[in-house]
Amino acid sequence: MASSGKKKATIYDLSVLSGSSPSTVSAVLNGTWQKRRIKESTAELIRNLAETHQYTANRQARGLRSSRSGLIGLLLPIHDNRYFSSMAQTFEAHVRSKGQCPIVVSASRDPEEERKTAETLISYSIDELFICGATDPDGVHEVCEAAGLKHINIDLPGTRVPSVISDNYEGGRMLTEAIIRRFEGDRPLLPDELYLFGGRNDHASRERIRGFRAVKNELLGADPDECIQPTGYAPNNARLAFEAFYERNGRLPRGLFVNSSINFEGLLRFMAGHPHENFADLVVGCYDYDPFASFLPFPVIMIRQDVEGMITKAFEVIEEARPQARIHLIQPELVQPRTALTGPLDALRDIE
Amino acid sequence: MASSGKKKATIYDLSVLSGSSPSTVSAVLNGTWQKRRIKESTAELIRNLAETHQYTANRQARGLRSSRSGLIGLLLPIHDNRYFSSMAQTFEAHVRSKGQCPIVVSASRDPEEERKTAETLISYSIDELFICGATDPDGVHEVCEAAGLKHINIDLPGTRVPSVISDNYEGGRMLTEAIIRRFEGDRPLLPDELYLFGGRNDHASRERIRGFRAVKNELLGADPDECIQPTGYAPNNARLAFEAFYERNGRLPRGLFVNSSINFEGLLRFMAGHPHENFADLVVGCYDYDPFASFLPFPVIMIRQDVEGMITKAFEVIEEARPQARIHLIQPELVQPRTALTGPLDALRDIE
DNA sequence: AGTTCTTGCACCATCGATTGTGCAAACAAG
DNA sequence: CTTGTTTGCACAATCGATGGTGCAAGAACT
Repeated sequence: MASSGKKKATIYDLSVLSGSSPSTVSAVLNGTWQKRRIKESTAELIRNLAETHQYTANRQARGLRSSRSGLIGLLLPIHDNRYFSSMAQTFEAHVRSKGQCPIVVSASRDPEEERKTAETLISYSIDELFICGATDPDGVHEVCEAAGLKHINIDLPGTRVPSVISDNYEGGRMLTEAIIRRFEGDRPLLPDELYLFGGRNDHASRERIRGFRAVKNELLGADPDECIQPTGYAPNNARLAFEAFYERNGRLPRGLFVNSSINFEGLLRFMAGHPHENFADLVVGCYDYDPFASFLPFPVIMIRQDVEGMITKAFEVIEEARPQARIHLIQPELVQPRTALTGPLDALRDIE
Repeated sequence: MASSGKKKATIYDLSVLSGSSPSTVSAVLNGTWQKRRIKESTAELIRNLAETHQYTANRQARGLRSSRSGLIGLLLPIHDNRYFSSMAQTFEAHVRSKGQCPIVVSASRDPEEERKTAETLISYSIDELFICGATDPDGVHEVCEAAGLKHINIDLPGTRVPSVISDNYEGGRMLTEAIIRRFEGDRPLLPDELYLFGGRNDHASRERIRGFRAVKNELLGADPDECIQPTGYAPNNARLAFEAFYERNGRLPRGLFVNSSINFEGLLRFMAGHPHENFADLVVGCYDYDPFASFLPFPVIMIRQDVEGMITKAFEVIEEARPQARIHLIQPELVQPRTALTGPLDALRDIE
């Protein structure tokens, strides 16, 4: 408790202590000293002083001067979800490995909030912005463009800058087919026994629905419109949709394509409200992977999106000199029921 | 991406455009203009100019001058977990409502990384730091103290500043008791049939273990040492521990107290490796809540920590003039199997 | 010895906003 | 008409780091 009011040391403090000028101190400590022909012994002296006085550069000052901050932003819809939080986890690791500082912020899928959040990040002079799952990527683009900020879309595409997204059509196909196959041999699934719940009118949902319908047509020979129920993403809206279906039909569809793990939570809520149903004949396909969901009492087939692949690709593309505003598709992976996959956490060592 | 060359407007630009001095522009735009007796019409003019030129203040410059940044940091162990990501979600909402900018960073439970991350955040002149689940809170404290930065511990306590944590002893007791009661009427549980897996030598684990042992003694009359298996937090280490137990005993214990949802993932991995076991007689208590885990095929009793309560309390305490370095306990909640609770996401409106 | 390099650093403007201080002009009071 | 008082704003220093430029002292060379 020695140094309560102690201010952080600056290059000026070290300048006085070392007898050199502030610019010399600065050069030594930011690595440009050789270019400035500072003597090794001078550098050594200053480095030692910096060490003993626990000097760290004030990044606001540095950022102000150089108009770069060392911050790289990730704009998420929400944190509280395995898909997006693993996005955050993976993003962090990449940014750290570049020696920069990640800053992860969520904007609740609200276009207005997305733009305002981007504005805020820009006012901190972030160096790059990764726009993940934005409801209005092009709106955010405008803001970034006006500030001359490099940016890229992930998960949901925009039209003005490159986008790295899951191949949702292919994923939708894989998942739909896996659900249907699950009933083979058994009493085969009929077209009106396979429903899709959740999602809204965004690119990802549209593509998944397209895949869903295509496969239904190919394998079941029909694809009734009423089997598509885009309830939005809120768990409770999904719950209400299940509730309504149950009310009308006295049961759930045998095959369920659930658009996201968030919507899946709506299914859980529905189930909690019907404790005596055992949902024996149910097969769920969920477009998102969650290890616990994979072990539920009914077969749950899941799609794991390749978060690592998307982030890696996004970093590649954003570094390009003049990136095209095209869409890069990353293949997702089908996960059979009762599968426990490893994730970004497994890269961490566990300290005992 | 696009650096269209357009620079952001500064107070100097607006100063020229409005014919006022930069300081006047600054005062108008940061709200101190009345104190400076700026004419309403002047203010109006400048406000309009700011609007049409999309002015936003450069926060690095402001922060440099005022040595405050408007950033409030949250240091997490990891993102990729429902407990911590809901911490991030809740934290964000609180910070936003104070008109500041949240910055959430993870440090992988590594004491060295925790300190370095804190250093980095400090170099951006963050205004406050919430240290959540840190392996070495007092180490981070040193760093903050040296920089004169307000900070507080959450989830895992330190000794130098206030800490807001779950009542892990009580939670451990509740969970243990609930597991034991689950077997009542049935063939009652024996002391060596109830094991605790996961966690390590941190305050939370110790308290939970203390509660676990106390209740076992009270209700089962004994509390053998070998029933405590602190495997650390890594899922794979937990898996290995389950594997080893299974190897020795040909089955799992009937009652399992799993220290965290991360450790629970280790149990899933074990189960994935033993597809023919049905684990009929198993009751799991997990110290963490996850909606999907709650609906697994065997009874899963969970503890939900009161994240909202902890964050709220932490904000209260950190605002205090001279906060005592004491521990504030927040009561967690027992969640019966097959329960779908709402979370921070439900506060968001869903846009269609 | 005089000239030209090279070495090693100091000086100073600059990034954009904040804030204490000063000072004219307008106005009021005597 | 003189002396205060208030109004409305401009000036300039400052936060800490960066990087272009300049310049003295020593080395090298003729």
